[in-house]
Amino acid sequence: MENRRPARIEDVARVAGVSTATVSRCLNNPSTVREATRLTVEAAISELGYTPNFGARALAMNRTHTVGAVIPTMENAIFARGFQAVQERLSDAGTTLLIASSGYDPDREASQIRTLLQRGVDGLLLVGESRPDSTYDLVASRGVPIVLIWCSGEKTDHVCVGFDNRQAAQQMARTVLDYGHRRIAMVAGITAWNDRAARRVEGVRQALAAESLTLDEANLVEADYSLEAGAQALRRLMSETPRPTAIICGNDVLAAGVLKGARQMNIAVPEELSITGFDDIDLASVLDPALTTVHVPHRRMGWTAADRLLAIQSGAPPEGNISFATDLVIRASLTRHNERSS
Amino acid sequence: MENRRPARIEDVARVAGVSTATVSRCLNNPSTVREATRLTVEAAISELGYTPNFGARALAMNRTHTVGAVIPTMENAIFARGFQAVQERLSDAGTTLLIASSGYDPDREASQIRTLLQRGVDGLLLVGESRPDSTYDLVASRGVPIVLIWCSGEKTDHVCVGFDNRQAAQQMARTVLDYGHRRIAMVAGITAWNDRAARRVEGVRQALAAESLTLDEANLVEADYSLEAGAQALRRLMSETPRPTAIICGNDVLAAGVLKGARQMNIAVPEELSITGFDDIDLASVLDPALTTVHVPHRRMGWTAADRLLAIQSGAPPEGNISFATDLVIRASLTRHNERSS
DNA sequence: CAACGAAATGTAAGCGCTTACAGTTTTTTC
DNA sequence: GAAAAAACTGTAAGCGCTTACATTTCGTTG
Repeated sequence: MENRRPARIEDVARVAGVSTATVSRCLNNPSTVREATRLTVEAAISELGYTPNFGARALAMNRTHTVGAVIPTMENAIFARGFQAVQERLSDAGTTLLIASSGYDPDREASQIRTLLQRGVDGLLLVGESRPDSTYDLVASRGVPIVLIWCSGEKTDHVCVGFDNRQAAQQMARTVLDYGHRRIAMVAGITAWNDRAARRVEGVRQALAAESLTLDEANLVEADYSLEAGAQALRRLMSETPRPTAIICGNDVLAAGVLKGARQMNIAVPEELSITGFDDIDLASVLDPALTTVHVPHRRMGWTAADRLLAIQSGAPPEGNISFATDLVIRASLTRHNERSS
Repeated sequence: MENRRPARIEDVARVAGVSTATVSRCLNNPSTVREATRLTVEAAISELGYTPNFGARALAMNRTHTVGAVIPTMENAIFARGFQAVQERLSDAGTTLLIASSGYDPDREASQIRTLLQRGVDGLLLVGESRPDSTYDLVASRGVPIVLIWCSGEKTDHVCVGFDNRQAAQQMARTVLDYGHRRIAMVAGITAWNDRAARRVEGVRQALAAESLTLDEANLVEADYSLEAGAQALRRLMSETPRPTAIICGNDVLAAGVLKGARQMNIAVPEELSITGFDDIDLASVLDPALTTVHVPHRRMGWTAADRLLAIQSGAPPEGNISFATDLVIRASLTRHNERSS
């Protein structure tokens, strides 16, 4: 376990018999250096195992080739998938992704952003559009470009890469109505400072309104992103009379929790109760009955968001938001409601 | 969107009427500065919204308060959970976690490590112990401490925080045998450069050997970490005659895939076929039938690994490996094999 | 082949921070 | 209340790299 101090650019320069400026140019602007010189320098670099010091470089260039992202939690499969894609794309472009998590707390998000900013990120990837103005000001004051992801930019003029959560939810609710359900309840994610969850509730509300149905305390429960919370929400909803015949969930994990709860309560799904999810994570297809849900192209979103951020940084003309289409995936957990049977 | 250059330490010093050294001390060593002075400086800091420049600090201190981790993929729930925990712990200690992913490819892992090293990480968290010596050399040459996670350190003398994969798998296989199964097959993860997967196979082999049973091409399939691969593996195993009565899987995702495949093939689980998993991710409890699996304390592992890394960095005496106990969780997917019924 | 413009390279001044050391002020001690 | 000790603060030298500008080298041209 050797531990001699790493080679510096000066060492490379000496070995190669050139100045440090030339070495630096070989690294950052190879075209401005004569081929023969470059080869000598490259030989010296690999001989010494030289690797530029990141801090020094960042200090001198005022650029870090790093972008930061703050996600609610890594334990959410959709973020894991989306950001895996972001990372792949950035990595190909020689940029490092710094991921922090906020636990769905706006204060914590702001503090994580502060840390990222302090580390000199060249850009920021944030989830959703709903956060205190002070957070946006913080970023703006540093002049760091932002890209928002998983949202469609209804209430902000920042660049968004995502999809229309409201419309997708509305479509789902309309489908549930088409299947004959009228006693419909919803288990939503926590909507505070979470526009994705909030828009999904709005979408369902709109669809129900067309049939003069509403969502209120009796048939709308907000729940944490966990199986247990989903199961618990179901117990609450099933204590109402008459019981709902369909439950629309804000995401697949809640839907899985509801399904689990239904099994515990001996409620037959989908015969007695239909359940729908949102996101189409792998889990959805392996449940029994398989989950009717909304398919979202998380990976493509991630790639696109990364590309957009890269483009902004390289000074490309600002393009508008980009909104992906979502697909309704009908599976066994949703079935036609037969009025007599209930 | 203002964009004036951020305040430097010199600005703070001027406003507070002290030298830059004093400002720096307020930040890094508050106890060495008089209370009154400190208050003045702090006022100046918040007035200017000063935030130290990371690159400059790293350059001067030769320390980044950053640790790097390379994980196979963020899309694996156990890594997501474990590293969420790591991050929480490090964040409390004022250290940032830099996560890169390798896609289970040792070359890519080495290259990611190189990037991390270049960014001056103070420590490295790596998954598993199996990787080329050259990779270990790379890290050693920089004198950066390593902690290995999810392994038990059988073949390396680096610090490991994890559990005994072999023993846990052996225990699982023994249980399957106890349940009366004799025609047992295994769907393992890809074992190349993956000691977790390899040890689990070894464990199962050992248990079977005690009953003079073996694992060979006919009843052992390696598969990617995906549902589809699990389903496909099942098809292959079920083409053997006689068919196995139990399938031990290297992880829960594969087990879920096998279960999905079984449904597609109209094989009744667990009546016709028992299935077991490994890891006890959330998914395991929501499947029907719920998965018999090995519970691993991923979060505690993450915390502990973070603590260990922090300790090493602060020059604490090196402690040995730490191995967590795992629990067998028996659920409905494993049932007693009744010889007559098959 | 001298003179000139272009191309390649070198020189040296920072980038913003920490910290050893020196200098100053405050407290303690007799 | 002066001297010694302790506590605090300031000065200035880097940390390793990039890059504007100066200098040298090279290929062209008349």
